[in-house]
This record gives sequence, C-alpha cells and structure tokens, in this order.
Amino acid sequence: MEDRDGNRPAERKRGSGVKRVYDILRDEILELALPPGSPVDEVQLAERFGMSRTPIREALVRLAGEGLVETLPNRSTMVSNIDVLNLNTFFDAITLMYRVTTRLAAENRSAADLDRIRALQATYAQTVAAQDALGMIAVNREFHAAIAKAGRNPYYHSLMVRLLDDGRRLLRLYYQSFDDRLPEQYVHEHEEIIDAIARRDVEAADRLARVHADQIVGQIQRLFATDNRQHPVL
Amino acid sequence: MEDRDGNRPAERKRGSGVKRVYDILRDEILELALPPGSPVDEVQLAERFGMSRTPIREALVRLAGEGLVETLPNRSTMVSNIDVLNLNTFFDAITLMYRVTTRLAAENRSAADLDRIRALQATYAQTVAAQDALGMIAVNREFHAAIAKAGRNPYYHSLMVRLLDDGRRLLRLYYQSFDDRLPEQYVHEHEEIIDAIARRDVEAADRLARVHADQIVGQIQRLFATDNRQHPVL
DNA sequence: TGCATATTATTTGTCGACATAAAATATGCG
DNA sequence: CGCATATTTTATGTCGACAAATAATATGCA
Repeated sequence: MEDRDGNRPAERKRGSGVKRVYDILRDEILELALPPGSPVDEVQLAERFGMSRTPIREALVRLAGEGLVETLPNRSTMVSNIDVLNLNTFFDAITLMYRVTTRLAAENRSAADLDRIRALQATYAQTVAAQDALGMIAVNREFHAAIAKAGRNPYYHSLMVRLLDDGRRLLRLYYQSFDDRLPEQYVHEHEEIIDAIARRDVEAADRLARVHADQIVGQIQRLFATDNRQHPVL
Repeated sequence: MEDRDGNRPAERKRGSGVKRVYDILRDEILELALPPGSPVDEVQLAERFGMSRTPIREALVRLAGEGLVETLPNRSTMVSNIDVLNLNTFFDAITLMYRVTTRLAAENRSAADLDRIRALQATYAQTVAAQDALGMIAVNREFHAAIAKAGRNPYYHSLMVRLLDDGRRLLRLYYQSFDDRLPEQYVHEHEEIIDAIARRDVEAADRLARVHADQIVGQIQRLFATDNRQHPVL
C-alpha cells in the first residue's frame, strides 16, 4: 500500500522519516499550500505519511523552532501567521541582512561560491523570462541564501535564511492575489550584485544590496497598501 | 522514589517535562557543566529525570535547533563545540547586534522596559561587587537580552539571544581558567547605555554599544591570545 | 428557554518495547 | 602476529497504546 507521497513504508530507510516530513511540511508552509493559521493534526499527518506520530512530532518541533508553526500546550499546533502588523521589523532586519551578507560575500567568496551564485542567477533569469512566479520566488530565496553562505558567517546566514523564508511566504501571498508582470529589473540588480562580489568591491556590494532591499521592501509595501484598499481590515 | 532533581514522577504536571529538561540541560550546557564535545545519552538522561526517552528527545531536538547540541544520525548526540577558529564571525555578529538592538531600544523602549533593564543592571552591579563571576556572566546576558527585547524586533532579538548564549559559554571558559579581577568598567558602560536609552538618544546608544562591544571583544581576544601562549596548540 | 454543570469526545503528552544501524568486540585465516 | 570478517553490544529511530487535558456536547435546574 502506497501513501500519497509515493513511498511504500518498507522502502523508507531508518532515519529518513523526520527529514522527509520536515522538508515536505516546510515547503508546503512556505508555498502557502498550508495556509497560515490552519491547524496541523498529528494523526492526520501520520496517516498521510504512513508512519507513527513520533517522527511527525519531531518534525513539528523543529518547525516550531524556526517559527513556522506554533504549538499551544495540550492543544493543536497551527501554521504560524504572517504578522502583517509587524512588517516593519521584517523590512528593517532583511535590509540590514541583505547589506551585511552581500558585503561579506564580496570579502570572503570563493570561486566555487561565485559559480553557484551565477548558476542560481541563470535559473532566476529563466523563471522571470517564463513568467514563472512561483519558481522565481523559490529561486530568489536560494540566490540570496547562497550569497549569505558565501559570506561565511553562520550567524548571519541562519538569520538571513529565516528572513528569506518569511519573505517567501509574503511574496507568495502577493503573487497569489495579483497577476501583474514580474519585475525584470531585479534580474539586472542581481547581475550588478554578482559583479560587485566577483571583483570583491565591498562598498559597491553594500550599496547595491541596499538598493535591492529598498526595491523589494517598496514593492511589498505597495502591495499591502493596495491590498488594504481593496480588502479593508474591519 | 525521588529523582536527583528532587521531583517525584507523580508530582510532575503533564507537559512540564520537556520544558524542565530543556531548561536544565540548556543551563548546564551554557555553564559548561556539560563540557563541549561531551556525549549526551538519552537513556541516562531518562533515568536521571525519571521519565521516558520521548520528552528527553524532544528537548534535545529543540537544543539542536539552537545549535547547542549536535546530532549524528543513528549515533550519539553531543554538546556543540565552541568553535575557536571562527571566533571572528562571532565578534562581527555580536558587535553589529549590540549596536542594532541598543539603537532600537532607544527608539522603542517603554517605561516598563526601562525598569526591567535598570533592575538587571542593579543585579549586575551587585555580582561585580561581590566578584561573583558566574552570576555576572549570567546577568550580563539577561541585561543585553532585555535591551534587545525592548528594541521590539523579534528577528534581532532571537539572533542576539543566540549570540549572548554562545558568548556566555566563551566567558565561562575564561573565568574558569583565569581568576583575575572582574572588569568594573563594564558597570559604568552599562550605565551610560541605559542613560542613552532612557533619553532616546539613538546615536549615542549606537556609539556606546559599539564601544562596549569592542571592549568585550578585545577582552576575549586577549584571553585567547594569552591562553594560546600558555597552552600552545600542537 | 437560558445558563451552569456534568459527561463525552478528541487530541496531545508520555510511556515501554521492538527494530535497526553503527560501534565494539570476538573470531578465523594468512 | 596482523588483518579481514563475523558476532555481540549499545544506542538510536520508530511504533502502538495509555493517560491526561482541553474542547464539544449533553444534562439538569431555574
């Protein structure tokens, strides 16, 4: 008997259970396939993945550690809400992290880092050309995560990844409601950032990252401004 | 029958298990009672706390999420090492977070925040006067965590807490080896930071936080310099 | 009928046990 | 005697079940 993710119980290797559940749930949360606020039932997931509640629980604990789900004691865990009211703290933090990680990438990148970043940028350009909003959102996250990794500061990297994930949910919310054209200018800005990192120009990397961050923040802010006008909060 | 932490199984409330184990283990790791690299045995902990392995495992998963323990697949989990080689990334990040959180505290603090910060500073001064190194280390962490909280940016706050915890292990390592006098000047620097936050002087808060960070970084660097001289790495 | 209380139902937290993977030890062959 | 292989040991990953806490429902009284 196969579960709906296409793996027979017997085929699963010991220890792969939690990681699989964690990866799938994480992706579904970031893609908004599991919408914010929706309840997460352990037995339901256990049935779905064809396994016991124990590994499900471990995956949920890890997701809770990243703030992607929230657990009420003795009561249901639910997908974390996107806190629209505190968006400014998000904007503040992601702008700073864009700058710091890009700076450090210009300082510390290896040749291999640069290859990885360029490969992701190529994929990013393809998704934009294809008007593939979902792909673009996912690849954009990988692009900036790769830059953060090239900066070689694990503290900044982990915060950046968390911010990018939250941002991915925000953007997903955006392109779910509005189907306007994708911003081609981001591709160009990415290219400029790569150039600065390639020639180890720290100040240029900082400045370009700041501009890029302001662009993205501005776009999200405009989204919520129009969104508020169309769906006023009561 | 009582376990060695003084609680009978019957007295424990449902759901309090993981939190207790998590808190105690976390504290022991930060105090170096569990030294870096030491193995963490689940059944041993289960016996010690008088409970099953399940809640122990959940606590360990959460600690792993914070990077305090590392889990090898199918093999023992161990207390994370203090990465002396990558200290510069720590110094870089904590300096930036000192500045950012103190800035934001000056902007966003409430009166209640200020009270909490001042109370912690009073305790801090007491520990320094009493030459209580361990108490000083712990309260110092709480002091700066309270400032970060007053800044009201959860992203910065969580990173700051993580950095402070790593720093607490570093300092603990220091005052374990060397019993020289405790730095009174930190008390004064704290006072100046509080004043800046109280009068909402953002720029002064930033400048003072930077000086404070440089002091601490410099002290830890001197420690490791002397430590290397006395115990050369082979 | 409306509200307070009691009962049931559902879901989580914890448990003890089994299965499996890796390490430690023992065995056998050259 | 040394090394490759087999066996035992130890600790983890997973399971199914029970107990407790909360929500949902039913009951009783005014």
